[in-house]
Amino acid sequence: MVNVFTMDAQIDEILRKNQLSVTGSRKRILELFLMSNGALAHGDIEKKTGEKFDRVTVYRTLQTFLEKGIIHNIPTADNSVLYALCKDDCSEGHHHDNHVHFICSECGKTICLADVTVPEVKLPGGFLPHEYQMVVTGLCKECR
Amino acid sequence: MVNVFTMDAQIDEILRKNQLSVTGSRKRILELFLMSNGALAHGDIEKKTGEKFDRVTVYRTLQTFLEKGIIHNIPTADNSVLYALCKDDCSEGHHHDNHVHFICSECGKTICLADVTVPEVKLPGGFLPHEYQMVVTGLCKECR
DNA sequence: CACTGGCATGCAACTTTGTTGCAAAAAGAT
DNA sequence: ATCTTTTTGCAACAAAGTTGCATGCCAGTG
Repeated sequence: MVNVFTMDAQIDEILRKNQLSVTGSRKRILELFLMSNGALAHGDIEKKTGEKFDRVTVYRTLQTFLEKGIIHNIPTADNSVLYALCKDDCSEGHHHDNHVHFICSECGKTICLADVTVPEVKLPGGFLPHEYQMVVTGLCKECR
Repeated sequence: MVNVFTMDAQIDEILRKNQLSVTGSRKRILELFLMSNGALAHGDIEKKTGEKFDRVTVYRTLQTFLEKGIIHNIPTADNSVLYALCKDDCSEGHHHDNHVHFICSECGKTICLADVTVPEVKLPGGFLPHEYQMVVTGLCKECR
């Protein structure tokens, strides 16, 4: 499914397009997002890059990606910070990440339910909706 | 608007109904929620009770209220922790905070849309859902 | 109203999470 | 290859949240 060659090119392209120099940590973190194909908690990223990069670098890289609109953060009620890749057509500020995210409360993994689209609910008058986010917590296949 | 006598009685009733002993910190913190009639950050609570109660007590009290379903926490765009009173029908133990939250991307306010319930979506096989959260971002009445 | 068991609180120490300043290292341009 | 700018790692710090334990307060009983 994931082709290393194309992904590597893709990573370069994303960084260049956003006028960011192509560095090890940026490539690695971006790679994680592309591979996970979904939302990542900061903790996940730290764990998976833990030995290679400094904690601070991860913070700063994510911050940079946020500012450039490469990723966006997903608010959750339990206050865990989630980040997800923006789609290509997600130009600055305009994010369309309209599938449901599942967080396993056992193993902590976040899974993108790409097939489950977020239902659009009716809002009371006056509110102008821009983006719908839905996060489901529970047990995943492995942990149930 | 706020009647001290009825509020005091209300506070006692809420605590008793949830089998919690009526203590100073619990009364004070509950009072803050009733007065504010909205969401409070942990910081707000600490500031307003700061001299009277220990930091730890505030944490534990909020934790207790969460478990009992007296309050629920709500997601915010900047990932700060907000708490809000649950409606009366949010019964003990089996607490489902199943209304949609709206975050205004302009003013940053988080609003509980108490009338809008979170639709339960169908998940792929294997997932055992426990809680559904939905956050809508956009512009609120004042900012549109 | 005093007594008592159990729960809540305060304190201290600690962990975890996020931030800042600065020197060294790596990227990009020439 | 060399120079300039950006990025990284380190260290120190600040903020946020947790845990264990001794003391104090609450509710229930006689």
